[in-house]
Amino acid sequence: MKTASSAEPRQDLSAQIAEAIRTAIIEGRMIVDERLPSEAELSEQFGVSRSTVREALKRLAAQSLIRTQRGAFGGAFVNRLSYTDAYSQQITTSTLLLSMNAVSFETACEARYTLERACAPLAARRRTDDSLATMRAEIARQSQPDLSDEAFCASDVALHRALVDAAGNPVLSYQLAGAVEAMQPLMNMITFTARSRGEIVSLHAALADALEREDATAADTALHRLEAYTLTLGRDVMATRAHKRT
Amino acid sequence: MKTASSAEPRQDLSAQIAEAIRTAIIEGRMIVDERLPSEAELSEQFGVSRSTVREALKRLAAQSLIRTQRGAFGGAFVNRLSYTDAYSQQITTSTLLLSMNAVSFETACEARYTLERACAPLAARRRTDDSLATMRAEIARQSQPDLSDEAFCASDVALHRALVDAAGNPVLSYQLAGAVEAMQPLMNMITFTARSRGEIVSLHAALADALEREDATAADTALHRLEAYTLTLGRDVMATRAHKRT
DNA sequence: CCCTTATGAATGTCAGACAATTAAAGGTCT
DNA sequence: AGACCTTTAATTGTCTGACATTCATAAGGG
Repeated sequence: MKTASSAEPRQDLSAQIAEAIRTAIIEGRMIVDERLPSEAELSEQFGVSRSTVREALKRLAAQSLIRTQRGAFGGAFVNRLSYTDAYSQQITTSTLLLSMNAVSFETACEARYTLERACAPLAARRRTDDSLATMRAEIARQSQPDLSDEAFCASDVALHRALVDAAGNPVLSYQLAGAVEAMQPLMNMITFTARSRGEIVSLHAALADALEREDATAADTALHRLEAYTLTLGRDVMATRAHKRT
Repeated sequence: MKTASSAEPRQDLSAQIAEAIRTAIIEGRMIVDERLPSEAELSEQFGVSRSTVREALKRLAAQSLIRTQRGAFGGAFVNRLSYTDAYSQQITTSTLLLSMNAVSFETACEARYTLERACAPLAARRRTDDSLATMRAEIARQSQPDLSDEAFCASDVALHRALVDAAGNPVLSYQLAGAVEAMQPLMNMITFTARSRGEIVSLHAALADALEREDATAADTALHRLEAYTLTLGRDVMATRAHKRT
């Protein structure tokens, strides 16, 4: 048992203090917008120097748990974690996880499309004209032949996010933001030929059509096809690389 | 010139420096296990004091982007973001997001079960004896009448994580960790009667049976029923509360 | 050859100072 | 009285210098 109270002198003081405050926030002992004691007070309470307290506060700020304000009646306040903050953290973490752990293209692809297919039934039921318009606009952009590969991928990500958002569940959108966005660096490795772009765009169109008809089954099928096609494109790239390297 | 862009002097120096290093890591200009310059060198490079550099490094450490090591030939190293680290960050963020943004029980529940149903087909295909055994063990635990509500919920979470892990896709497991775990505080608000426990356990058993038979459709059905039942339980609690308050 | 000890480089912590910022209190003019 | 300016005090942001602690390697001794 490594319950905290006994002894773990392995961590830095600043990490311990950050942990203590973090726990207080998570357990609800400090509520949103509540002001923390000033750095001077905290340093007295914890019996450490102000620099150590400051390092602890920076750790919390990096996780968007607190925000600080200078000046009189300023200080550190418990931050309401917004969807926006959560999104960007989620995306950063997912991107790094994929790039640092040699996750295969197959695994990432499977995870992404599995999650997207989960959204499809909800999206088919709830899609608004607005979300459909977003998807159509991205499809139109993808049809422009002079689009760079990077821009094509970015548009692809935007379309898939529109699909996810069409499900009308913010928690779902947040959870999937990482899965969708983190794929972009992997997709960017692919050089899209005119032919493969055409194929993808037509599948995208099929997906949008399905949502417009509120046809969940057709949307599911389109996503399955898209996954299969993406997978072959990715495998081609990997094969070409492996060939070149040997 | 120190980060000469005239645009944003709004951020703290330590935040700017953290951002610069973070970008270098994300863009791959620094690779895993590479050693950063020492704090003294960094303070010279960026033209700031050592304390400011330290605060920047603590921010990065809070995101598990770097780790530090004391002693000779120690320093800060680019950290390989492990699944474990990513899990815990994901869970912390999701939990806070739910507790701070008045997400309705319905929304959270829908997101959770939608994602879990996405795993069901994969889990049915790939479930191992090991993952089945884990699920059975949790079901057995949940059948003990003297189990506290908290322990029952914890076991519930464990079972659902086993389902997710059974899909055999680590990226999927990571993405869903937040969705599943973040529900626990919400579930803990529910007081389970003997009758509702029995109902849940039998649905869990149906789910495990379906996976054992590799029957994706049956697993999907069991999850649908579980969602519906969880929803009614949650609504009862909310209704009782609303009634008491007025 | 193994064990012990020194060394130096690095992070961790502390103390004190000053700059910058900001809300609120107080004062002045109309 | 009300609008505008000034002062003030509290608080974070930054810098400097010092010392403590840790730890791989090198040096030395048996």
